[in-house]
Amino acid sequence: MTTIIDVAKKAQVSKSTVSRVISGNGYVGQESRKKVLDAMEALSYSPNLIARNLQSGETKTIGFLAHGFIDPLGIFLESFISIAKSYNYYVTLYFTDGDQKKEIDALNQMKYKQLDGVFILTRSNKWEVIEPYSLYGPIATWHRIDSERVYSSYIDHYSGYLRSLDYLYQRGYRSIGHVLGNSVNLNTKARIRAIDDFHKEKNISINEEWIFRDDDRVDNGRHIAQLWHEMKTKTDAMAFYTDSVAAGFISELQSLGYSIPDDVAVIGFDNSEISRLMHITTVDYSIKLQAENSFIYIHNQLNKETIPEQEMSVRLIERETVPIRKHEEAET
Amino acid sequence: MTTIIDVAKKAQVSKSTVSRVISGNGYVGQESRKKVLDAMEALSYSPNLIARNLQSGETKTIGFLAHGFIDPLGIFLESFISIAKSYNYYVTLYFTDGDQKKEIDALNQMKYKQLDGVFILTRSNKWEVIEPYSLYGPIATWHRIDSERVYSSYIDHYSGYLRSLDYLYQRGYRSIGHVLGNSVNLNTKARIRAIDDFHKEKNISINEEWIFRDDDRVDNGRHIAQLWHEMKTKTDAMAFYTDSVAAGFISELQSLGYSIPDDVAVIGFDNSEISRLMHITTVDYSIKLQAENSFIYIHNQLNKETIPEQEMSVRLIERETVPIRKHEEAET
DNA sequence: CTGTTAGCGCATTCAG
DNA sequence: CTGAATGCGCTAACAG
Repeated sequence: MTTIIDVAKKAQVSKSTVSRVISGNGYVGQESRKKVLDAMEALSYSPNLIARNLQSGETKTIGFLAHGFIDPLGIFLESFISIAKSYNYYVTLYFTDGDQKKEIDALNQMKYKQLDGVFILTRSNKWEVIEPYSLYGPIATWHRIDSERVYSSYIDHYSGYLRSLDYLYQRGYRSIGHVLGNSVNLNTKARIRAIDDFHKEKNISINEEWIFRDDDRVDNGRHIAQLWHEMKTKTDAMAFYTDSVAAGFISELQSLGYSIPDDVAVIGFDNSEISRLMHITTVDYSIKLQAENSFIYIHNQLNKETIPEQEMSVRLIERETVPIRKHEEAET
Repeated sequence: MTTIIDVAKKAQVSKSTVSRVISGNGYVGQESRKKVLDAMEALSYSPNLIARNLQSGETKTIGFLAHGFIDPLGIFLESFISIAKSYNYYVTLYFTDGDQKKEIDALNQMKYKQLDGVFILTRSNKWEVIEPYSLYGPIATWHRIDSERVYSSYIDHYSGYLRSLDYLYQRGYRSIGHVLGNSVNLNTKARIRAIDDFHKEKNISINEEWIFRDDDRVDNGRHIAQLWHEMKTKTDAMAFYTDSVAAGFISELQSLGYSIPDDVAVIGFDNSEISRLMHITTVDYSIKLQAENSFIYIHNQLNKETIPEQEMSVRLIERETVPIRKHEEAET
């Protein structure tokens, strides 16, 4: 391997001069510069970034943690990597499989100086155990949490979900099932408030049986389909916390012989690729911007800058899974 | 930041001793070990891996290059990261957007010692420009290429595709459209041979109009759907080189008012999540194993070991998009 | 503008 | 079994 020293020898200058032309810091005379450049060329020298990292104490790489490959990881990751690259950061991916140890392992990479910061898409440890790692570098996440030490991009799930429910209501649906995510998630809590207020406002009674939990998210909504299938009085619409689970629900119901939306209307959340392919009505809340804001936060922390975050909005994407309800059995 | 020296002082030993207990190399007496461990604990010391990397000359991280987020990247990536982790390697992701510069940029990270090896899922530069980088570390890829310097996991696309076509034939389809990927890809070439041989064997004439190219893969099969829609004499079945494009094709046709498989049968390739969700008949060729074999190759190169690769098989997954053809208009 | 010197944090000789 | 010394490749003062 050829090092800065080889280049220095060949160019007949000191290694600091070589360092200066490589890094672009400090003054270098025309002649010396040329000699160095020629020598680099001749030796086909390439700098060893590890050494530079050791010196600077940073690696310019951010860790991205997620359980595994579930929608909408794709768009999120793409946006995140893209904006990171534009600021000269790389991102290394950690799939934790919901394994707490693997997650800690990944977090530790920041402690070991291998990562400058960390973004957590989905976690399995409690926040109490994750937070202390913010000592070693900035942590951002997607799910909303209340923390001074961990950033989370914010969108108003309360009004977003209320919008979905109102839409369902307007279209004639009265018995609406809700599929919610992890119960300790603040977004889930916001949704529950939305459900309560919705029922109060419309003066509909809540049926606890119509509220489904998908805490583990193991099978992308298949078991929810089973549960729905086994219900005596079925809901005529289902609202989901994420598209991929809605997709799995639809897919499984189809296998069971049902027809969507004839047998049940479905509204998703995320506006991810799968919802487009399967014509699922859903809610778009600019995942892209959320990813970018998350990176911007980490970047600002790292570089003590204040690049402003971008505003986000929520909008309904009408497709085919929520038609206007036919009132065959109109309820009063 | 606390370093090995702080620990040494606190434990009243030399820093080499500390280094020995951390790295586990060399002999350390019971007492010294305990003193060091205590000191590490007390100072909550954590090793700086950059320094270790500089010393060892490796980073234990592999680069994973892909254009962006297209199926079946998900399963592939998951398997790759999973097996990498089991061998204590990390993987950093580079989305190149089909941009040659970005790809070179990523490859250069290996030159700069930031990456021990590289896996390329989809590339945009020619192999001639990529190959030279194998000087700096092992390169593996997915698409089959003929090269001494770049590894590619191998599955027999010729017989795999022939199997799909035979299946279609058995089920009564005679006018079969083919959607192929990048034309310089060896897999594509294998498919073309399969198409030729199939037509000869069954004594069907080939209609060039029924062969579609999806070189860019920009819109996941939407434009293929448009082309099909505009054909005067339509095919009664379509065979795809990848599930996500088949999914996009189906989705778009549905938007145009067609019904699948009533109007046209569809067979995919990959057995990826989307095909399961949309009930698309497809071919499984264990992407998981391919990902693992690719990693194993890189690992073997890096560590001069010879962990054996795993055998792969191809099998047809029957779902709902290729029903037995009703012979309303049976052809002779 | 350029060379000398001193580290970054750790691993690894080599003596003892 | 342990300490001292040296170096991984590069950057950053500090003189000159």
